Amino acid sequence: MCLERANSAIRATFMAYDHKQIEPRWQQYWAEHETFKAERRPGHPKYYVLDMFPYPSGTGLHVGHPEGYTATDIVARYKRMNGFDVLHPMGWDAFGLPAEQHAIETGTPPALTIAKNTDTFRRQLKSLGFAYDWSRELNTTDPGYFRWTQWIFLQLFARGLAFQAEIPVNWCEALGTVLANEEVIDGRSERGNYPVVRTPLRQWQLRITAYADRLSSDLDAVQWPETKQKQRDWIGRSEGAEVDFSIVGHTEALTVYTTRPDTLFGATYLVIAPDHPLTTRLAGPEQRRAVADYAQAAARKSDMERTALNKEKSGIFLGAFAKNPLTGKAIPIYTADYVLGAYGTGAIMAVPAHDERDFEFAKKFALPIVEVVSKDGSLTGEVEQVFTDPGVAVRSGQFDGQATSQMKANMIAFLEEEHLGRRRVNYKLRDWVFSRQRYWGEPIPIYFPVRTAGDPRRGDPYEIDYGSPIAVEESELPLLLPELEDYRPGDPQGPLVRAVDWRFFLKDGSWFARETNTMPQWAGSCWYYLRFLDPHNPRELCSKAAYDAWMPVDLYVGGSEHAVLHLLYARFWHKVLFDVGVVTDSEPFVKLVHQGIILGMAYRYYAVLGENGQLLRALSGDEPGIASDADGQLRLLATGESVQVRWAKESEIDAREGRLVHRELGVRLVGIAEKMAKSRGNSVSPDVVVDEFGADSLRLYEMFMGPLEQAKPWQASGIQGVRRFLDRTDAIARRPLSDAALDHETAKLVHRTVQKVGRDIEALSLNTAVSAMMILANHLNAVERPAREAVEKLLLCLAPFAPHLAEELWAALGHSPSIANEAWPAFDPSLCQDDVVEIAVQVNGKVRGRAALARDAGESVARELALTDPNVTKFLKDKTLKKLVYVPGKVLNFIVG
RNA sequence: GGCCCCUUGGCGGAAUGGCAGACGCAGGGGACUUAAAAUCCCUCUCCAGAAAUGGAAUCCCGGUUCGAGUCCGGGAGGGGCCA
Repeated sequence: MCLERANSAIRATFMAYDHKQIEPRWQQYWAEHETFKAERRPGHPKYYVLDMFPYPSGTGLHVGHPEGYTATDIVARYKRMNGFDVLHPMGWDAFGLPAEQHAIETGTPPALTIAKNTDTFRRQLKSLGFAYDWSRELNTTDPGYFRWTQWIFLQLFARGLAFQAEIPVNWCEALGTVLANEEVIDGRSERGNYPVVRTPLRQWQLRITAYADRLSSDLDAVQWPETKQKQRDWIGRSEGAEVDFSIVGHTEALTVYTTRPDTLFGATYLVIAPDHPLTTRLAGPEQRRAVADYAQAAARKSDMERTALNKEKSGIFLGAFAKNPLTGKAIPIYTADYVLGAYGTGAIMAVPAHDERDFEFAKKFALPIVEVVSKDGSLTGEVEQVFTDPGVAVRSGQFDGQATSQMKANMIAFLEEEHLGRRRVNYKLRDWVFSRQRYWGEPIPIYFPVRTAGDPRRGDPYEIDYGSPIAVEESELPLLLPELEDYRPGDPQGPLVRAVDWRFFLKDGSWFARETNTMPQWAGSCWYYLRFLDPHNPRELCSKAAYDAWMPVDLYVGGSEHAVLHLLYARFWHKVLFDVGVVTDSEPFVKLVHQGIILGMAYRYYAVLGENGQLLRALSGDEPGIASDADGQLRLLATGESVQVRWAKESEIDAREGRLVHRELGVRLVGIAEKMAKSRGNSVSPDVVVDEFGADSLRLYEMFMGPLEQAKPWQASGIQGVRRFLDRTDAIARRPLSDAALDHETAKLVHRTVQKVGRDIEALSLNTAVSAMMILANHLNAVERPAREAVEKLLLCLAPFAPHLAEELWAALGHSPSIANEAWPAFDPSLCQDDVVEIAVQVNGKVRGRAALARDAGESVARELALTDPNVTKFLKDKTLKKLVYVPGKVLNFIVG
């Protein structure tokens, strides 16, 4: 094990208990006794608490992983103690690019890389003492698992929800591979900086749009944070109308989609997408050439480049005209790339007075701008500004004077009556491009007829009929990946084309070719929560009994980077499986929480560099007058010297008089929280923390740092504090204890702590739960012989947070293990409320004194007591009482004038 | 550009519309110790004051309210998602 101590500002300190001895011992105990095996017992409620399973990367766990995992672990252990049967599983999302990239570079088969990485991840997770049922561990790359991923694909295919289409992709000739959008920067590959072209390629797509409505409306039923809104925005449901425009000199009509049918009177031109099937046909003879060129250029751009609002609008007049069905006027038809072929009908009516993009376009091409909606019904002559808000219809014939929302409905009714258009709901959501031209993914269980005179495996000529896809028989699943000698890309159909013996096969005397595209990484994670229910079932993806026993997922915790795609795809598959009859809930995840990312602290100062780059002197991290010049070089403005940003290691930091100072250079440091990165020297490995402070300390610190959902900076010094708390708890439990009844003060504190910790766990306010336990420990520590009952209740509260130490001390107090099986302690609500409370006495809203009185004391009692306080009467002197506000148990406020 | 979120001591953070700063870190002082570590005690928003106490203070401006960190409106800065 490599135990770097780069971050050891953490000075080796005395610790009361030996975590290296007790933690592995209890982990072994739990494993041997199958303490956390998930089993359903009749008459017990169930709780399914799920973590987003990780991709087992080569770099191992970072401190961000255990944050969410610890939170769910605490909930799992707490629910168990409250009598729930808990399902808390873990597995590996192990298909994906990094292992394939590693294979390309080194020739190591991805399966070997993944096996090694999962061993590391498993060891690390076990070292943190998580209460997973390891017997349910799964791996998306196991044939026993992806067999069912493929089975689900066949269900999609059978229902017409999986289909092929030619879609433009980012093809990089030099790399010989298709790239994802984020791998392309300004038309060149991120890796290597090679040119990338958009080229159409046969792809599998999943018809997620068929579920758009349900995906949108079923969000009402789930307890999710803002993620709900993000998904709604992504689905982008809009209500509007299709309007048919007749084209001058053509028999066919051009149908546009608009969300503002009320502005139809103001439509002064049409815009059709360059990739619309009618575009080239409508183009006049003189324009045809330019239009074709324009369409080709547009095809090379991504949707984002095309529609970005701040870019200069481009477009070409087709030489054709349509008729505005209301005004009867001939209006020009343009093609422009800001209209997308895939959205709506691929054509829009442009209303420049009331749409920003149309406005910009109209200005550029000097097209008429006609105001048809105004704020108050008054007319504006020259339209100088777009008006996109709802208003009142003007210049709209019989509709004049109608409010926008009313007019929309009336206009749609009118269009339908006159057969000029119809009501239409539209979605931004696109169908899901589901194939990848990669090796390390689930093979798509489809094959195609091959026409050949010889044997395509020997290189004889052949032709594949991609138009006739055939599903692999269920009985032939799983369809395994072949082993390759060379994982390098090169063919647009993916590296699997090289596995000719795998790809081509004879059946009933005819040749067939397997699909060489594979599934994207999302596939395996779309349904893993179902396989956890019944991970070893060879006959079904999960049994009905297992489903009914555990589903739905009660709590799902993971990063917000998956707020849209993973969660939307998983919900889509779940709904398909609902229709297939495999699942019986419309939504899989009842409650969702995103943990915030953990930031690394970096401490900035500046270095003034000499000509040869040597350090002349250091400046403090908040030095004024530093700015970057035209070349991006930082300079000290006063002298013009070049300056470099430097980051201090934690070991170089000294705190003097509350200021952070560089130990050797003496300059002030400015702490900045940023995403962890090697170059900043601010990343932290959990292994180092576990080694030095123990898993319990790491778990506790991650929870204590702050609210679960918030981004938080990692500060190594903070671990010291939680470790001290654990040491103190250890010391208390090992002192001679008293068996006497609790004194009143201690009883109150114990019961309140139990109440608060339980409540806080339910609300996932784990930081305040830890502080409540600290308060109790501090109280017990101040007593010479703490009461056994109090100490035991503290340990029971602590058990979900710091399970190893809690087990150890529970055993030391003479109990038999495991504390994980003990019941959560009860509390007496009457002890959780004070009979006598101290309220604030205010004069005109300012606190001038305090008064101790019964919680339910009447106003007159409170008033009388308050008036015995000289500091209160001082402020009442010579004033007349105008009003008295009394909130029992809280405040008494004299309003005087 | 749109939508959403955030902004509280030197730092992480706490506060059902009711005594702002719980708990912890760091700092300062002390006890113990030959010394140090560890531990324990005290202190710790700013200003005035010996103290009692007073004044100011939860990014800024305004509003609602007896009372606003909390609710509403506007603005600034930071972050996320989408374009």
